[in-house]
Amino acid sequence: MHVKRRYHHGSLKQALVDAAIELLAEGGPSALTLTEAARRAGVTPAAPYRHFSGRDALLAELARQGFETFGERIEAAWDEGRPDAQAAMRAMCGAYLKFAREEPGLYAAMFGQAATLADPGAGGAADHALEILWRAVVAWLQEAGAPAQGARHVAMQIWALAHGVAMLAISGHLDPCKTADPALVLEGAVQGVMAAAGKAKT
Amino acid sequence: MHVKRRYHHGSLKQALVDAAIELLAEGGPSALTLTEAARRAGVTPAAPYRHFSGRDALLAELARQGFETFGERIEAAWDEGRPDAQAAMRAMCGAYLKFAREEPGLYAAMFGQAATLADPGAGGAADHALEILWRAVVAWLQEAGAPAQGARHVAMQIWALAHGVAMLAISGHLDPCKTADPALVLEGAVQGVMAAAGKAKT
DNA sequence: ACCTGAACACCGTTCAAGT
DNA sequence: ACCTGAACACCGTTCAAGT
Repeated sequence: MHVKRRYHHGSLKQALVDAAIELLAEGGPSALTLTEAARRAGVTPAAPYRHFSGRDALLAELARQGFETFGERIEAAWDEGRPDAQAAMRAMCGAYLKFAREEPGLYAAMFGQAATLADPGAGGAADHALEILWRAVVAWLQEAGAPAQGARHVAMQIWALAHGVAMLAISGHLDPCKTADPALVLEGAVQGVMAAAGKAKT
Repeated sequence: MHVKRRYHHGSLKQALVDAAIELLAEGGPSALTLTEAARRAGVTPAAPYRHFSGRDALLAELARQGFETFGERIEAAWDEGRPDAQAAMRAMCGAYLKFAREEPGLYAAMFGQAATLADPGAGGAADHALEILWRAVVAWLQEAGAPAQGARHVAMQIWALAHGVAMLAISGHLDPCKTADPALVLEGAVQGVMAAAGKAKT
């Protein structure tokens, strides 16, 4: 099933990234080992250093690709709910939590410490995801007849809300409240924030 | 300056915890090493295993003590703002972000993966912190003349909000919006959520 | 240009042995 | 009961050497 092994792998860089995503999904951030990723790619532990300056660089590339697919999912959910801004926002929230739940390791890598700050590519991908959220907020506010001024601030609030719910759900802190479905917690709060934003400007 | 070294340290467990908190503050979660903590406590790398079953157990104890002081800070802020529920809530939010900003490593350990789920003590301390927040929400709703039903749900929303803002601030994702002061983002959103909660029940 | 082989420092963990 | 000493497996990283 495996392709003919040449001395030169040919696409080692992406093979390492794919293996790393697997490891992240299987055992969380601590399971992400450069050595194990190399082993799964069929090379020695020293080989990755031709493509990444170290473990942190692999993590940054992981975060970049994570933000990329994350942005695509969010954007797809937004398009799906249009032109009803409220329905689109609800779909986005659902897609957000779905991504975090299905890829907790990747999500943690994306937001883990300064991994994204170091890599400009990852930072750009993250900014792009935020842009999508920002446009959604603007559309909602316009639909509600409220001026879009301060929409970025509101977008930040909603992002923090989604991030907080996602992280608490991943770490299991949301479970004690058995009645607390993450999606409901998020949607309810988003409604509140948006209502307040609309009224404050009217 | 160091006490007379006996063969039996006497209070090694707490010494390890203190050293671990230092390491967390200095270099983040990845810098927390059982071996280095032992070194700072003046014992060999094997000594900690008489007090902790492993690195994860030390992390759980760290989370427990972190939640304990965290709960105290939150409660103190609440008492400070009383009897004005809104002012008390604002003080709590400020104390929340202050703790996360001053002890980012400890905060990360408290909410990192399943560290708290494993240890019942840490889970209890976390629940206690949530209780304080819950009582604050109830008081605010009562003051606003709204029934306190669903207050736990609202408390969860506010916790998620505070957690999200704190995490985004720590990881540097809040910086791109230069105008976004974490405290302002949090306060504004809390206002919105509380206003919506008050009106939904009236 | 890309990868192997061997090496070093370091960490988590175990266990027999010391006090 | 508590700690040391020695040991093992494992990982990150480097570098000279191979293709």
